[in-house]
Amino acid sequence: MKATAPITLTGLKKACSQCNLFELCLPFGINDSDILRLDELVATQRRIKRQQPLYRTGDTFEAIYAIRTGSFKSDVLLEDGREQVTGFQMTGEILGLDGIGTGVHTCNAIALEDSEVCVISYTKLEELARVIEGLQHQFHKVMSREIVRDHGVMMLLGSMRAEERLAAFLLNMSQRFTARGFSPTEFNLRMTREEIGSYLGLKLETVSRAFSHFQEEGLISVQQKHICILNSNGLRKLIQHQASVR
Amino acid sequence: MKATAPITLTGLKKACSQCNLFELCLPFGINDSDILRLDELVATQRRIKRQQPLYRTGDTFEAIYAIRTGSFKSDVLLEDGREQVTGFQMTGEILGLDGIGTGVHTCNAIALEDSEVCVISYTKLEELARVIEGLQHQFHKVMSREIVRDHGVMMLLGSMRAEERLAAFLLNMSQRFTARGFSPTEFNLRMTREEIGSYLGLKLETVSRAFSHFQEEGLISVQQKHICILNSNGLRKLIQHQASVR
DNA sequence: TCGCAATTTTGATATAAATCAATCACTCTT
DNA sequence: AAGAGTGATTGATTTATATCAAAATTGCGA
Repeated sequence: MKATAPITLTGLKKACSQCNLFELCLPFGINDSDILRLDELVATQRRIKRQQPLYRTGDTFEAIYAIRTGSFKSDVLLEDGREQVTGFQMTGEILGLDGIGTGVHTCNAIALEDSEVCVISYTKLEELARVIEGLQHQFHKVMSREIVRDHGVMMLLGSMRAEERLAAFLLNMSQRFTARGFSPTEFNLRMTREEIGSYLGLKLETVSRAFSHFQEEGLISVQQKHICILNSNGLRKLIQHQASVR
Repeated sequence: MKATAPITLTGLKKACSQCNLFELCLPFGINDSDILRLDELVATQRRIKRQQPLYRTGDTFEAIYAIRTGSFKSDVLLEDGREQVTGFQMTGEILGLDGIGTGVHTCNAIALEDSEVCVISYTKLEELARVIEGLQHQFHKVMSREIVRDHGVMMLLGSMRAEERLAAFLLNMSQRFTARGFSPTEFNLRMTREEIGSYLGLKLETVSRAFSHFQEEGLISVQQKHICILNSNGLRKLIQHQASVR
């Protein structure tokens, strides 16, 4: 089954100029006159159903994608079947940067729920970036932040223990929900315990136990995917003061 | 002690056009006429003594750096003193990309031996990239490859066991030495067991034991920092077929 | 050239997280 | 509304790696 339905968005030009996500997204920092020119860049959208791939490892790279609605995970698969989730992406975030280096995607991007993305032709993006300074700079920023984010994950995986990792994960989710105008303290996770575990380098049982323990400590309340953060400072302290193990 | 001696390279213009590293570096894929214009971009060099920082977390970002001689580690420090080495960099590789996103460096870059770097003003780079398509594209490739590399490290840290991680590390070092014209099978590591451990999310004792075990198995021979790879396929198999643990 | 400090190796033990296993709670389908 | 299937929780046990400790090796600096 070809998972990708390349639904062209007919009516909607003005992709960026009317998008309320632009301050989280690629157009950020670009002035009003230039932003109109982005609308030509983002001519198409695509809808991806839950569990379906936006792209897969090995797909030729042609475009990057901005998430308009929904969310995704990115993962890398090893030959022997092991999966490493390398990130979770939310609205306004950019997917596909991994493909620029080799011209081929090096990971899978899977929708965690029914989602819509803006398709940004990479060729056109490079052209426009040469003309619109702000776009060039913002694009570089997006890539650089991705690198910095990855370093944070390495820190997590290389130097933190299980509960610290989960605390960091929850605080990060909270912060990103906040940036999107949602509650900092109450949200629904879109991914399974197993996906969280893969991302954090833990088994799903360990993730589950850590959730339960946080609840016992009064730091959060959990009901399946629904999370309430009751004591975010408590979570922060957990990260800072825990004795080094690794 | 201010560790950075900003020695301006007076005589040497022609930084890129005469550099034998260019095929590993930023100028790769740029045609001869354009490459002369890069020489103005790389007007200065800096020498960094062993153990000294090229830049530190919090330093304002102004330039990226291409390693001309020597090697570096990048690391992130947590408040409580924990260190995560996020990468080791060799000649021709680019340092400093982490700073673009925020305008401030988010990690430390420390010389593992006496080294020299080419200083590439970021402002000038952006200007030139708008004019030289090849430079723009190559720069994007460099950033993208850094992201892909980071994903590989996440895979390593999140899904592999100790000996797999070290095997992957050795194969990666071998491959990079080869690309620089050195022996694929015999090389000197520039970093300590502790630094390798930090990078791989392991304690130095575990790294040392894994080295010893590889030697017992006849996969490599080790004398302190000097490594001979005796059976690289053996190392590769170790990564592929080891039972999943995490 | 010597001596000391740093690094590495090796051994014994402790422990965090994995594994194995069973039950429980949802959600989706018919 | 019932049942199946997926996902989550919880418990018992195992295991890989950390920790603690000591000895061996190296190489730097006086």
